[in-house]
Amino acid sequence: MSAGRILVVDDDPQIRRVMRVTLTGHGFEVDDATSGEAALEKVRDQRFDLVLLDMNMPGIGGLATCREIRAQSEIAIIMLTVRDSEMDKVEALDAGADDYVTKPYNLPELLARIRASMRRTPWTHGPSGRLTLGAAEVDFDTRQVVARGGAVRLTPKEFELLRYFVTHANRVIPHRELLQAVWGPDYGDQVDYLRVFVNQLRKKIEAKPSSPTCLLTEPWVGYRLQLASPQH
Amino acid sequence: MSAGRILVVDDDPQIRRVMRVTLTGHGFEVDDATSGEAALEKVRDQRFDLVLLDMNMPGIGGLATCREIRAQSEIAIIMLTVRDSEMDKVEALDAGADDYVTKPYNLPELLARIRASMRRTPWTHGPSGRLTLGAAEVDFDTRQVVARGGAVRLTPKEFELLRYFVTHANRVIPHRELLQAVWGPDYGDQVDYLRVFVNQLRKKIEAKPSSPTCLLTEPWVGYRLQLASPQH
DNA sequence: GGCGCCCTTGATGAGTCCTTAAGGACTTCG
DNA sequence: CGAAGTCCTTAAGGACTCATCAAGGGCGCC
Repeated sequence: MSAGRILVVDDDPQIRRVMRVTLTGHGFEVDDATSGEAALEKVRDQRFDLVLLDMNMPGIGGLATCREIRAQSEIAIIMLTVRDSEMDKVEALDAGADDYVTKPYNLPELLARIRASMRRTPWTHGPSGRLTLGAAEVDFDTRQVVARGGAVRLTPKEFELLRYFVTHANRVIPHRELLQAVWGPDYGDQVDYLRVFVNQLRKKIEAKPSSPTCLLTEPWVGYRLQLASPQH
Repeated sequence: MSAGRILVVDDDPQIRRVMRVTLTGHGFEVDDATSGEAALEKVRDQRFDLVLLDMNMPGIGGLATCREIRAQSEIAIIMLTVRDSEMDKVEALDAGADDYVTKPYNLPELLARIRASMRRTPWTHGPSGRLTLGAAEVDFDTRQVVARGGAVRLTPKEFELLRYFVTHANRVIPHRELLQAVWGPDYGDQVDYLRVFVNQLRKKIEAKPSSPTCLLTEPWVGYRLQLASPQH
């Protein structure tokens, strides 16, 4: 049980190495990427709790990477930079970053900011990639689901739908947004698809599918994934 | 429609005044408190999107106030301080603060950090679109309403009617105008529709639907939405 | 080709919302 | 005082949405 999965994005191998050693030493699982493009791919394929993103990189820069990640996911993002310009900070924060730390960073402060940012992304607490929702235990790394004692299989569409719910947890997601995210931009009006698949998901992850406590209907608007927030 | 409600907590009246003017000028609704105790009470009684909390205050200090607020609520908290000690930062963040800004602060950066923190508040997504009216809290993005402790659902027509009221607040809106705006140009004479729906809206958002304080009747003319303009 | 799995589509019933109507309280005016 | 109009409230029927089931159709695999 790690303190969380962190993706370190920096083109400097020295920094990647130091970060990996330091963060691993404090209980985090660490993966890294050497460019914005590689980071986008990793964020899309795997599950992380937080991204440490260098601002100044060749190729697609830190800012553009930040915007692109934020367009796909609500994961926590902390930007790192050598520069201490006010303009940079504002741009980074408005690009979707949750926090901004200037190098050379003070380690206790960086760790505290990592903890603070991870508090705000409740769906990723706990062991890596795993998440309990409803009566089910979902592993987003291996795509396996365990519920009611047995293993349950999710079809590709069911899994993509559930992934979108999880990455936008606790928020009302309109029908159209769900359809376009999972089926494609041309499927915005096929509300029937949603009904069928939400129904099947409920049968697989809810304790009582007929009175769901996790995958909730928001009448006339869409659906919402209710996550039991840890602590509090 | 404001960019969000902010509570400024500082014992220095000069700072409170500057903050109020500055933040109000950037579209926020601002209330203030002169001590940690007063802040706790306001947070308990009212609803805010964010707390700007001074670290160094007489009585119950900023840190303890932060912990206490966090124990009760998931509201965004940004701590302000004159000191730039690393220990302070770590303590503040671990006490539940979402961010930490040292005075003298840079205004664009502070505003950017406020925006970033507000993005993470659990109830809504983004600072726009929320509004308190009467006994209710309306979110025009997710179409959700919270009133009298519980979530209330608005039907499509109820929601469109309320939206028109809000976008033309504090003005007497004639029956005909409301009908044509919500139902269409052919419905200018169906005053009965209005009566039924205004009645239902009152039952959902007014503290005492039988003696409305927010959605007011203007006899012989139409209706008017009274917006509680905060202090002045 | 045959088989299995998954996606799409249609049908049905339950539940919710819009429209309409009607009764009662209140105000205005003859 | 009585009549007429406005306003509030409640209730009932038709229209729409949602949940559920089940039957084709597409696709890959043996």
